[in-house]
Amino acid sequence: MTSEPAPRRSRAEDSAATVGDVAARAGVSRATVSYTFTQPNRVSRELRQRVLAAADELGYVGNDAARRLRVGHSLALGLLISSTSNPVYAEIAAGAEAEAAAHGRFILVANSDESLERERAYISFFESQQVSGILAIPVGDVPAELLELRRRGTPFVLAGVAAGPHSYPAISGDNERGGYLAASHLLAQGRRRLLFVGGAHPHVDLRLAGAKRAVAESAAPASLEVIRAQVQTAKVGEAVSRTLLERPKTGFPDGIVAGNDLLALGLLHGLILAGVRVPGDLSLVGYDDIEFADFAIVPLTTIRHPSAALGASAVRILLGIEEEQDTKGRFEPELVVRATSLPLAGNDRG
Amino acid sequence: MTSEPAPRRSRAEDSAATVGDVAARAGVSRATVSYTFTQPNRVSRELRQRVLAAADELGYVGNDAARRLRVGHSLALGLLISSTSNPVYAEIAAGAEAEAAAHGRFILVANSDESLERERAYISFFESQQVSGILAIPVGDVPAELLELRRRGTPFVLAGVAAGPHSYPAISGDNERGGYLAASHLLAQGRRRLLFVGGAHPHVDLRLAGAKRAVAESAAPASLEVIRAQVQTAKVGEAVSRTLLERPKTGFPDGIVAGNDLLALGLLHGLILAGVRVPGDLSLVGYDDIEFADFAIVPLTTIRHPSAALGASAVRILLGIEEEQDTKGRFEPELVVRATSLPLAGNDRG
DNA sequence: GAGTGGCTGTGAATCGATTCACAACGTTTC
DNA sequence: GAAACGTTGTGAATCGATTCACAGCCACTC
Repeated sequence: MTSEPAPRRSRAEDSAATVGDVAARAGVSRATVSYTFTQPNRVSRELRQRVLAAADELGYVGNDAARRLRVGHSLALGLLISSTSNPVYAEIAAGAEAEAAAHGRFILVANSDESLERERAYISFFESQQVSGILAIPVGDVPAELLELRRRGTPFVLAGVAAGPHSYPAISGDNERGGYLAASHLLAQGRRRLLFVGGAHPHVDLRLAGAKRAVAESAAPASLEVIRAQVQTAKVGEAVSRTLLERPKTGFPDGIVAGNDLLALGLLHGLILAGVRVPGDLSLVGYDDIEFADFAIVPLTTIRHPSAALGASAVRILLGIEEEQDTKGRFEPELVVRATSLPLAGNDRG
Repeated sequence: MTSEPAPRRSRAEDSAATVGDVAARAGVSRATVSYTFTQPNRVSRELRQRVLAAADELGYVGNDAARRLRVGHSLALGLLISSTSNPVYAEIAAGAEAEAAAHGRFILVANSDESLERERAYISFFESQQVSGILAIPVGDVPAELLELRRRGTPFVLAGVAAGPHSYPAISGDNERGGYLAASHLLAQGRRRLLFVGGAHPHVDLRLAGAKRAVAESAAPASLEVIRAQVQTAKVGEAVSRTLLERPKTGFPDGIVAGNDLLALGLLHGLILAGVRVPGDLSLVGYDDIEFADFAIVPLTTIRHPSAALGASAVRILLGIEEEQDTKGRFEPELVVRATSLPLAGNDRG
């Protein structure tokens, strides 16, 4: 592919119409066409209508590259996700996308698939695209590139909780409270030997902190063990269940709080297959209330939080329509009781 | 005052570096910098290294708007999805994204959420972004805007099957064969009163056609009823199960093929809750093998097809690396037998 | 030593939309 | 009726990367 002769570009019908084409058709200058779209009041009603009609006839779309080159930033927002296998992220993305669409904006989704290298590449990509803001769902630390970008004028908002002592613009539900709700629920059922299984993510740490508080405040004596999972997938959940099953009966927990529903589903599957009765022998609470929680082998008790609303809110903050502090107190977590935590029911579930 | 000496734009640290900055630092012309990135062989080794070093030091990223304005198209590919709630789409998207990333390309994801209006807006957006190609997962008909775009030089590929008599570049698994596998499996188990539940999507029609063929070829007499669902979600599946339950025993099917796993999961849930034994009273086969099929209230028998590979292949076709006909015969569907179709097992499953 | 051709570097034109600065015109006010 | 002001339209400069066309250089040939 060294030399393309390229004698095309007759501009007539084949390539997209430009301001010049519209201007010619409407019998005005290119400046007028531009003002018609960017500052309609700057143009008299008559010309405005002529321009709009001409644009419509030509199917004028406008070249965002040219626009961006001039004004310095795009209409798009970037969304940085670490994985698409977790439905929660899809839900946040859907919420963000709908909100963006309502404001004539668009979302560029980048899925880094847990790879730091790809994450960096995508931030670079967002910069080259001059997105007007970035919505990031952090895996852990906020990447340095994101801070650098912000220094250059591109803001970001985290959907979730950032690691470390710094405080970045972020919105999320109250994870500590969610963890507290989950553990309290188990304690109220009479469970005493609790286990928390979760990854090393900052928001999961908060859930753990909430669970710890519930145990500490408990009137009855209760214990809380912690098992760390590298990533919070169903596969890992099954693996954890296998290590649990190797234990003697005495060391077995009677209540589990999982860092998210995927993990919970994996745990549940592994335990049930091995003959553990849930909730007979053991109660289980997940986190997120993904759609499939209700369809699980035993429908999963979990903590619900409004992911889509959260994504929408993050977009509004990026667009400057909403202030971060206004979101405080919204997005309250809520306990959804299903079958994995019913206090001792017979085997005839179903 | 027409001439401003232009003391602005100190360019020092605050805004992104441009070719000009890199050129100045490396002591070469802007053209040389550009050639270094676009046609490395055009530049001598020494200068190339100086340029790369300078670019690195300045954190040069390149302004894709300027690039696009000149060359006429972007490095990005557009992906048009109708819904994110189905994990299959997420999987196709992930496969496409990984493949794109491997070629230094990026994917712009647009989720139309089943809205034709948003779908049109997004196609317009893709045009304004000058994507170099579009990967669409059709809801039904191929939108006219997509054809118009192709006429102007932006190709598209469908991941799935297009409606209507036209033949568009498309790649998909063999849906007819998948449907055949599903129905044959039920027939082989001795099921005779089959029911197909599915939406009015062209790929689902093929699955239905396969199921019909299996019934027609069956040695034993068997019937196949069809229930149409508007959309194939779990919620709709539950609704369908409710209408089924109103029937007298005699009209009840003993085997169901669902148009996809979401629908199957909803059906399963509704039936089980009402006391129908699966697979005791009725066998059920889904389609897609989403991750949650294995975690269902009764693990779901289903048809697996390689969604991620399909997405990747679509990207390769868009990039001109692969030919459409080369994909024929790959992506073969495969029956995955789980618990919803085991021939009469006791209730002690698990 | 003039001619040929390959390699490497550069100046300048270019892509399309935006916006500054100014002109042209109409209206208001004293 | 002149000055002052507001409104509306336009020419031209601008954003940053790419690429055409050409210049300079070197090696090689006859």
